[in-house]
Amino acid sequence: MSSERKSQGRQKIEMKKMSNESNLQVTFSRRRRGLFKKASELSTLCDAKISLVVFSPSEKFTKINNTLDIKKKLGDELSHLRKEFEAQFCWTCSIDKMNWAQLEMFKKDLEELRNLVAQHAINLVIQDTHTQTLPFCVESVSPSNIPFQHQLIPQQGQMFPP
Amino acid sequence: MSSERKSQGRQKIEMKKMSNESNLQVTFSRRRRGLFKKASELSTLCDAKISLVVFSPSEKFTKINNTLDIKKKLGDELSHLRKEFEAQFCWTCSIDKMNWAQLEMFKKDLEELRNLVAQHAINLVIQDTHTQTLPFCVESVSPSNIPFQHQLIPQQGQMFPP
DNA sequence: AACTCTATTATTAGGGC
DNA sequence: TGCCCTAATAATAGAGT
Repeated sequence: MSSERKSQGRQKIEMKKMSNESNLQVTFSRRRRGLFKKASELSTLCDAKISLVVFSPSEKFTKINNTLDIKKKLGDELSHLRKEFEAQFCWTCSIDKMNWAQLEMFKKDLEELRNLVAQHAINLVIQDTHTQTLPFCVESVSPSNIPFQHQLIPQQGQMFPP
Repeated sequence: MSSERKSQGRQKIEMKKMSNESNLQVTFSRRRRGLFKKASELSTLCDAKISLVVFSPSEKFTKINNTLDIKKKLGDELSHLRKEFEAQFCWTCSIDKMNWAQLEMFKKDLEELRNLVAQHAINLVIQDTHTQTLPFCVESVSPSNIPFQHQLIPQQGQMFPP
C-alpha cells in the first residue's frame, strides 16, 4: 500500500529531434508501428489507397549496402501492388475497345509522363541507392535519359499496404 | 445544471468500411490529417525520411480526370524531393572521384534496376491515370519496355514530406 | 531489441454550427 | 468541407524485465 507512484506515465515531449540515441530508437519503432496501424485503419475504414514508406535514420547510410536488397524489395512490393490493383479493377476488358484516337492519346500521355519522370527522378534514385557508399556528382551521370522510379523502396516490410 | 450528458463522447467503432457515406467522409478527413501529423512527428523526432500518399476513395474515379493534373503534381513533388535531397546530402563531390570499375558497376546497377521497375511498374501507372476513363487490357500495351514510376502521384498536397 | 506495466497525453466519434 | 465541444478510446513515455 505504498503511496509512491510506480510510474510517472507518459510524459509530454518536445517536438524536435531526440538527443538520446537509444530513446530515439525506441520511439522510432513505437511510432513507426503506430503510424502503420493508423494508415491501416484509415485504409479499412474509408476504403482509401495509401502508400507509406518509412526510412529509418540509421538506415540512410548504414543498412542499405547494395542495390540488390533494394531491387529485391522493390520487385516484391511492385508485384504486390500490381496484384492488388488487378484485384480491384477490371482486367478483362480488351485493348480493342479503344479506338485509334484513344490509343494514340494514351501512348502520347504515357510518353510525356515518362519524360517528365525521367527529368526529375534520376537524382533521387541515385541518392537512395548510392549515397552511402559512392561519392559523385549525380548531375553528370546520364542526367536526362534514364526514366526512373523513386519512393518505392520499402524496408523491412514497412511499406503499406502490406 | 442538467444531469444529462451533453455528449456521449468518443465511441468505439468497428474496424471495417464505414457504411454511412457522410460519416466516412468526416472520418476520412480527420484521420487523414491525424496520419500526416503522426508522420510529421515521427520525421521530426527521429529524423526519418517518410513518404506518404493518400488517395481518397472517391478520388480514385472522379477527381483525377486527365493525366495533366497528375503530371503537374508529379513534377512539383519530384522537384521538391530533389531539393530536399540536395540540401541533405553532399552534392559537391565529382564523378571523377569514382574509378572506372565503380562507374561500370554503377551503370550496370542502374540499368538492372530500371529494367526491374519497367517489368513491374507499367501496369500500375496506367491504372492510376486511365482506369477511370478508358477500358483496356493493359497487358497488351507495350508491356515490357516502358520504365515507369508509381506512387509519386500526390493529390491536394497530401504527400509527405510537405 | 521486444515485451510488460502505468499514468499520462493525444486522438477522435458524435454532436452542433 | 471546417471549426467547436465533450467524453470517451487509443497511443505512448518512461521505467522495469
